[in-house]
Amino acid sequence: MSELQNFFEQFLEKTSLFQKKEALLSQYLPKEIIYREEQLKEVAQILAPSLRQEKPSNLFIYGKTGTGKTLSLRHTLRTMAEVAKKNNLPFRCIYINCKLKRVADTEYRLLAQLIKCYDEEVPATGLPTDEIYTVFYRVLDKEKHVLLLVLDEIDHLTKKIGDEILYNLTRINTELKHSQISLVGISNSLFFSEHLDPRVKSSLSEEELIFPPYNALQIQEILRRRASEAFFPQVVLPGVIEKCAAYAARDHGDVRRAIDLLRVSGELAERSNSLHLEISHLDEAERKIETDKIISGALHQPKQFQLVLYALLLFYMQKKQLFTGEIYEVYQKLCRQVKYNVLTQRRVSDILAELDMLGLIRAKIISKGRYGRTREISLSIEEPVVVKLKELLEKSLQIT
DNA sequence: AGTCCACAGGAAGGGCAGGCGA
DNA sequence: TCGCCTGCCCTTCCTGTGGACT
Repeated sequence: MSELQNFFEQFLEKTSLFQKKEALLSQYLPKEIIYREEQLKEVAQILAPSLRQEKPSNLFIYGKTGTGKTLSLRHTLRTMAEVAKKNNLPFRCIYINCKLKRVADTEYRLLAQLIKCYDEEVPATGLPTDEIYTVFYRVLDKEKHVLLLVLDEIDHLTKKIGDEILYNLTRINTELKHSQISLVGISNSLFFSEHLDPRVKSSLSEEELIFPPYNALQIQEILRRRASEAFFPQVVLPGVIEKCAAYAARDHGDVRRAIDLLRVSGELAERSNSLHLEISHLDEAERKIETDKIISGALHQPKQFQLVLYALLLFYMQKKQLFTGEIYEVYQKLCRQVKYNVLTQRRVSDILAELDMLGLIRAKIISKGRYGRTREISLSIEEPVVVKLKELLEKSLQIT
């Protein structure tokens, strides 16, 4: 038997710690949603008219990541769809996550995606935008109904392409003869609507709802329920749930992360042939998640981003606080050395801003008085990860 | 009080790839 | 095939600016 065969045979013989791993995946929709009763009720009240073919108010939902916004909304929509089906009512809702790259991150793509939900094909690129709108109107108006359009992570959308699309979408009802459309925006940022065009702001936030973070006890209970679904009984040792909740509470009550953490811990425990999920697995998972996030985040960037980041890492070995100009110089040398195009400082400045957004670096705009205004940049990566990342970037950029 | 640095970041537009209909 | 449209990446040109220095 080959070594690999052996491995798989052994793998099959091992007992799994998980009885239902899906319960720890982010797209899992539990039967019951706890600690959000009030919000669920409000959402239901606001959206209910759509079942009677009346247009509900546009709704805006705020709340930090992992506070149950998406879950609550998906739960509500699912229930509404069930009721609609039972009573044979025309009910449409489209859920779009604006953060998904190459799906809904431009005006064109978003509309194309919407049209696709109505089973019509539209080229991925090539048509003028106003034509896309015309197609969208036509498709919407084909049969009388109310569309609930949920735009999750809407702040990403407007950050990237501005609020014109939202303006158009809120005004769309005057263009339609039969159908109507209601928007539900979900944002992680509480200050999102402040940057919006006032007209958009007022029509989008006809109703507003805030999802507060869960507290540590609530997180514990949520985790306990998920864990009892996901793992076999007695697998999770006492103290693990509590510590996991504590990690999450420290990160502003983000339950999604806590659930991820639990899943990764379980995987690590299983891999190390342990019969239980111990606190040590949790700590290991915490480190692993952080490292993986940073490294895959960096390696999925275009080469030029990697070059800038690598230049930063090089410099960082000697100095902890860097300025744009300094990094640009190192970057130029690096480009010439490995024979890449040298981008302008203007572009590199944008790249640095984007790396900041990705959380790989921290950039603060400061003034050095006589010596100008610049970004003060530091890495937000831990030392051991820096070394690993540097190696991987060298491989990716073929730096010797 | 005024100057002036070293950038930030807005605006416009070029060039490219992917895709359309004619 | 061509002309035209899009998004994307990038350049060029530009205006704006906080605060140390004079």
